Amino acid sequence: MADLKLDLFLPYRLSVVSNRVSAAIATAYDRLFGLKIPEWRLIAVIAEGPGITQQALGVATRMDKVTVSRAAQALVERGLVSRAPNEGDKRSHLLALTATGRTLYDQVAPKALELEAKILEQLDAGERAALSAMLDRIEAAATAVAPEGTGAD
Amino acid sequence: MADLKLDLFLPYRLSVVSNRVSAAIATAYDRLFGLKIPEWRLIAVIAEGPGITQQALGVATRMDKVTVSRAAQALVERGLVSRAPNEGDKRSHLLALTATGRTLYDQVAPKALELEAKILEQLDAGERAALSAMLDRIEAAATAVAPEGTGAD
DNA sequence: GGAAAGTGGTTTCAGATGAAACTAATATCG
DNA sequence: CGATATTAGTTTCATCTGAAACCACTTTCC
Repeated sequence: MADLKLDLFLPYRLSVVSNRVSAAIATAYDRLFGLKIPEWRLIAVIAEGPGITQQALGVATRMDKVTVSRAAQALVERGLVSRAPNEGDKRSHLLALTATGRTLYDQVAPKALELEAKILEQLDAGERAALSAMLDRIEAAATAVAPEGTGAD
Repeated sequence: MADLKLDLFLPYRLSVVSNRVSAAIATAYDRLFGLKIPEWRLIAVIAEGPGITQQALGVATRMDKVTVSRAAQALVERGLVSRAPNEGDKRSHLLALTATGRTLYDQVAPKALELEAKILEQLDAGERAALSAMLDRIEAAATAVAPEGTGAD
């Protein structure tokens, strides 16, 4: 009989920790701004470079196109994001933050960084760099082992 | 306007990586053994200490009691787990692996460790220890920031 | 040109998840 | 004892996700 303590099993630990972090953040965003994680992710990317298509947003956020579609609709309905016709390819639109959206972003971003800081303050600079590098390698290994798997939060 | 690159945002990175790993493992278990993650987690814990209640399983796996209930039912129906009456508290039962369940576990566990190894081989011993310690601290910080948040995979 | 294949997005459908309501059995306390 | 509060598990319901089907526009290639 093989030996396997769940508590020591990396994939399990990773999942538990990630879910805890996501839950904490999701709760905060929803309560403070009425935003779900996919929505807030779109806002973050659109803020960086306005005039972006949903397909590009999907790549940037690693979210499914269905998720992107729904989040984009919600943001447009709320008046946070606008869709401009994309001359040159009429299948898609170019998304950008409205003035309202920009205002919201200017509130959300600091809050996001603040939450992240509360977590990162547990680690010193060297650890942060090491963690980041390890996550990259782990992701690569996981992607190699099996196919895709976008994700929730 | 605040500065926030999604790619550098730790909660995002963590979520993406965790989801990739979970997806890889979930696919493998399902394909090889017809097990879902919650089911396999229960098996792993029951194998360690037979005669355990669902409530204890929930604590050990950090899964919701609903998730535990459904996974347990599936395992019992498949004949991998048995429920013995719990004298002393008739609300619960004591779960244990059946012979079939034990046999399956003896196949699954090595496979699980093998998958984990493929990921961990990216890291040396020191890094593994550091990662584990960091995950503990991150989890604690996240739990402190906000309430709960069990999780998927 | 125009048929066939491909791509951006939306809708539909099925599975997973957890909060809340509910049932059965215990524990607590007057 | 007997009423009340708790706890183990199950069921219900509302939500989230993504695979697959579908629509509209583009690109390819004859």
